[in-house]
Amino acid sequence: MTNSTPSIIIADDHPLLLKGLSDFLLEKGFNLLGSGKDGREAYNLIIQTKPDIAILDIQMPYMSGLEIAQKCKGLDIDTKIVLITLHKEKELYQKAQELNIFGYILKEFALEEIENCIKTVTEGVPFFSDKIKELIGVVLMEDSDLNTLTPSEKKILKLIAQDKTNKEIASQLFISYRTVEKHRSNIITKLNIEPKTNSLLIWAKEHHMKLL
Amino acid sequence: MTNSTPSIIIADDHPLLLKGLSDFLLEKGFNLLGSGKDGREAYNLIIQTKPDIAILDIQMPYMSGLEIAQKCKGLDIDTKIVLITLHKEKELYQKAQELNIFGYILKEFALEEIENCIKTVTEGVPFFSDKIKELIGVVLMEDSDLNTLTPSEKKILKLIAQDKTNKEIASQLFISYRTVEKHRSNIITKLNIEPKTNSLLIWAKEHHMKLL
DNA sequence: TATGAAATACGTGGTAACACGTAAATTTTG
DNA sequence: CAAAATTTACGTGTTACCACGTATTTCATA
Repeated sequence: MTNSTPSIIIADDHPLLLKGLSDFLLEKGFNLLGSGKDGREAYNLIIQTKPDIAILDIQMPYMSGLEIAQKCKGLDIDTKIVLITLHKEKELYQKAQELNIFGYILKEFALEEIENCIKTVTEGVPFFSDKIKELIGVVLMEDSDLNTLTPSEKKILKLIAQDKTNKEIASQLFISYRTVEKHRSNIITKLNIEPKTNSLLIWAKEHHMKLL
Repeated sequence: MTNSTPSIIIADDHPLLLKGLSDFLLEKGFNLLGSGKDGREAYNLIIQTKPDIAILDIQMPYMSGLEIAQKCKGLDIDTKIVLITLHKEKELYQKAQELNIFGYILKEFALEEIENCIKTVTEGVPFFSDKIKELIGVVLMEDSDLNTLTPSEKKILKLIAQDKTNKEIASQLFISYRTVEKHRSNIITKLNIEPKTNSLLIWAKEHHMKLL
């Protein structure tokens, strides 16, 4: 790896944000090779320019930042991917590590952190926003809970989050509604959900993201 | 009102977005008087500089764009307020009009629309993003439903959205839980909610924004 | 193949939510 | 003040959710 200023591409589907990030990097003298407004553009840019670093929004049309990371993992591209997002999506932290993602920044803190991040990542050291790190403890706890669920239990949990009743779930999965109830009961036990009516529905809705 | 280029202040709590917007306006030759990173700064800027136009994010620390609009309405400031937001918050359209808000733009389309918006608003004509307009029909329908609710019913709906059970609501409001049940029943009837278990909880959670 | 995990299903009992009705007290409003 | 709207409250019954237990079948895998 060279010690000169790293080559960078960026992608974000919000024009204003893209402009802000682009201007900032140019002002700071980084070697910005290009920018894209969606996942496809970002992916093509990476393929064509093979940048040292790709700073990608997570939520973009056509392809998410995570999907791009996944595709790149298969190829022989050693572009380091940094995700940048508006949301503190705790559940993404784990996935990010699986996919060789080198950084994770919140848009709210981007200006202060982006330089540090680029420097750190250039040296091959992963950089994760402190605000994200704060959540890791929680994440591991919650995710370990989620991972104790069996496939069927997860399937049912998803359907619960989609406002299905036990009977609807039962007929949809061709099983007895009593079975569904048993699964519910088991899920509640495993997840240590507070003993209130509808608490499972509430939980499912609040953690809807994770179930996708 | 002068015909020269209008004076503008902007505020957004996302540094990148703020930078993008700021750079864009400067490049386009607008008279940018200042920018703020939260509601307080934005409000002070408006008081001090009395700009023609204030472009404000809706969600900001200390004070939201809407709250600023509300405060300004009382004062003798004829700054035209344009809201800019990430979310297609249908329910805000109505409030926006009550508060003399002159524009509403989605961040996704800001670059294309921001110039038109400023021009239009400068001429004293309100500007609303087309994407928002598409939603107006739906809004009016849904809001009319919401407005048939009595104050007590709304209060209870809020508490339902906060995961309270009937008994909890009852003890919190010092009324019988039967009364709460009656209110629930009436709410369901008024809102034409589908006859499913928990449908009211689901509705309350989905329309949580409107209830604030 | 044997063991265990997972999925399936039922019994029983309790609580919460909801429908639909009645009715009195209170507040708002013309 | 009188009429209308709102809030309060209860009766009765149905359905859904949840707890806790038992028990059989299926399936992966050690």
